[in-house]
Amino acid sequence: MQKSRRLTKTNLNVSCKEMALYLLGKVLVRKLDNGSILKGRIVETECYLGGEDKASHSYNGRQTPGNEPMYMPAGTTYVYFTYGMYFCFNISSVEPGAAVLLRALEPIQGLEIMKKFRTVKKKGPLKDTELCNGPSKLCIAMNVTKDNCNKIDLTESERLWIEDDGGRIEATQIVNCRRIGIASAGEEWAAKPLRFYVLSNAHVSKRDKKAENDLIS
DNA sequence: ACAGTGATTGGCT
DNA sequence: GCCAATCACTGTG
Repeated sequence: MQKSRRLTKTNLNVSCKEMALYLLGKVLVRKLDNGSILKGRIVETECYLGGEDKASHSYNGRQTPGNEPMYMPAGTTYVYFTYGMYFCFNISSVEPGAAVLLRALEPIQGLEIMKKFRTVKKKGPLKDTELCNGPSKLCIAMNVTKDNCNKIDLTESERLWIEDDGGRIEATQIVNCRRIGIASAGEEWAAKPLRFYVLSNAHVSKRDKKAENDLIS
């Protein structure tokens, strides 16, 4: 097992699709204020291209105070608030206005702390596969909010970064399919294959069986 | 397994 | 005033 290496500006200075693929298998690391370390392997990503992409917050070149990090240098974090109670975590890519949404992690370290953050009412302790299997769930589990993790340079921050621990995902194990939760953007853009996830990984938010069958056959 | 629904509020038009 | 890159819960099969 090789030593983990923190990703650099050069590693992250790539296009949106390249980044979405490159990030699969890499490890998101969160250092809490009390020094605790949380780690999760990235197993699901989505591209938001800006420009023509109707599902993107930066569609048609739109710029607002809220989506400013989408136009910042590649490797800058973009955390936004949605549905009145949740956050989603993105990383800007090299094209102005484009970013990659992290949709699911496979928890590696700090699982007990994640479980405390992710405590819900009725159910008892959550299974490991339920901790980070969704874009807002992973934010809750890793204590990522707009207040503490937005507009961060992932190559310089002391509280949030990405590591390469040698884990590799074979290209034949990557499912490429439509994105989630963007029906209102219209079928044309909702149907585009801009989501990527690791085949047969139990920590993915939602599987696309048709895309999996196409990949396997 | 999968479909339907209520929760809840900041940000944008 | 509208509505969202979601989640947890409930009901049905």
